[in-house]
Amino acid sequence: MLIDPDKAAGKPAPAGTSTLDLALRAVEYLVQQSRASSLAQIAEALSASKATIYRHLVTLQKHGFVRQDAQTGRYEAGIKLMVLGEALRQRFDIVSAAREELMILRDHTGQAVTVCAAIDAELIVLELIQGRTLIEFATRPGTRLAFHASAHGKIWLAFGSQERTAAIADGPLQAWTPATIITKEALLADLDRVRERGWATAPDEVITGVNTLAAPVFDHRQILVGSIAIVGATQFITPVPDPEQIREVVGSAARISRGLTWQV
Amino acid sequence: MLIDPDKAAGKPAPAGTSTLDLALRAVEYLVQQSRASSLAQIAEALSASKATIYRHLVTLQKHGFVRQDAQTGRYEAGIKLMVLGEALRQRFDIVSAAREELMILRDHTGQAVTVCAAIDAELIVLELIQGRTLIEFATRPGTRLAFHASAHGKIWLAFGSQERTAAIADGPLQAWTPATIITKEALLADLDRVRERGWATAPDEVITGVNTLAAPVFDHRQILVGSIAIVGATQFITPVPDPEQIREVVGSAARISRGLTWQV
DNA sequence: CGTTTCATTTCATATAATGAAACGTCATTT
DNA sequence: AAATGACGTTTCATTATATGAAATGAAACG
Repeated sequence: MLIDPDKAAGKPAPAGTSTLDLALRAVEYLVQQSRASSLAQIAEALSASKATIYRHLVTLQKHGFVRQDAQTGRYEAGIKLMVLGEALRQRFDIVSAAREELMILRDHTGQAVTVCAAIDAELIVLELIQGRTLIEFATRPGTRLAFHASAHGKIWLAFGSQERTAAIADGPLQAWTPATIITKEALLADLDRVRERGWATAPDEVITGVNTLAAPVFDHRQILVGSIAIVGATQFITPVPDPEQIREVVGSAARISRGLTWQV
Repeated sequence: MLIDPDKAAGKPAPAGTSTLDLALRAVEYLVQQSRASSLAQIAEALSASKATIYRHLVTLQKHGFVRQDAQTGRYEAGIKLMVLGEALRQRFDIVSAAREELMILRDHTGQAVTVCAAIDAELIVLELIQGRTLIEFATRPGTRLAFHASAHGKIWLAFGSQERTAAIADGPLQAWTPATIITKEALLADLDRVRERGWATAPDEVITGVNTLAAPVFDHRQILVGSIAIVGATQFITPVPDPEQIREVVGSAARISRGLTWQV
């Protein structure tokens, strides 16, 4: 009997399905492309045969994950992904529970307001209430943020699960700007300050000239379920923010937390 | 030899891959659920064996389309769908080309502004600039609209492909409110008015008390590529809108069209 | 401490995915 | 107008690989 080359090389057995794996890679490939791709192109990129990819695309198209241009016959990502993404976003309790309060926060501060939640190892923007400025600094729903280089992230590291904080602090910390915190010591020291104060900032740490002021939202069990923040030019949200701004953000977060206590 | 029941029934051969089909149905099932589902639940809903679904979930999870709750072991939709949805949205030229102009439109009218595009048989919201009101009527990016019962939709029926218009007009027209247009004759007559005027409204047709005023955006070939609209309470956008509002919306659409002429 | 409930793994079987090559269609070229 | 090339689509024999029943292991429950 021959020795399985995969097992011999120490690789664990696949355990999943390779057919599905290939199809999912096709979807991801199409989303990355900025224009529609030809069948041959996709097949070559994934090193699979045209026939195989073709059949997968037919099924993906049937479900709306992929669409084919009627004119050129080329393939591109389907809008089902957008629809499913929005459906998923709506499932987060905090989104509906917080909207009214966030509108008020936007009106009081004039700045854009964002809501984030961490799922496993990802920190994702769930909601954006646009500010009054013409230029938009804030990140849109569906965007992923870095834990160590965003005010939202620091809230989750300071008040979220310790395992996550330990994992992030130990891992490599990428520098987005010269101001990004990249050493474990500096990060942990900053988190201590965040815990003390109850709010976090990240001046110039993700984009130079932009600052964010974030505060935690807890549920009835005092478990962190979301973070809210105002986002704007450093000119409006200074590195040491106006006490009034801090009062507004922390106050809104506390009121949303209280709102989450009711609906269990 | 037995006769294949599918072929005997006149059904065309599958042509696609049934494995992938099952996996995609699993994703859609999980998105629909409001809570995390157990493996057995999913398997039963899709009438497949637990083992099969399990392997698919493993692969889907590897790609982030699905996530497993560490505590309960149950499965739910993964945030990859949100991330892919946002990536897809950004691909539409009109989104980046129009933002600044839309901000100005919002400031001039005080109402929420939305952008839509039709892809095949679907009309989808691409962008939302929130108005100044606390209560939000406008639809979010990723939402699908009805062609016959929305101002955006009427723009696409009036200025888009004739095939689509014919197909929609012939099909059944669902009534969302008592004011929704549900007869072919009334719809076609309304579209004539839209073509004449260059703008469309849909007072009380999708939600009672809400009105939308939409205008078309064309590219350098005079092909419809998007529609923009202001959305608000009927109190602010009356069934026969203020001439000033019409001027603003139609003017913004024209300027965005001109902007799309440059970048070819 | 037994019982239930669940996710996960095993394994033999045959279903269903696979790739090479042929086909049909359209657009461009000579 | 015929020839070429590019591309999506279909065919078909082969076997890789997805499949389901049942076993396993691990929690949660009473």
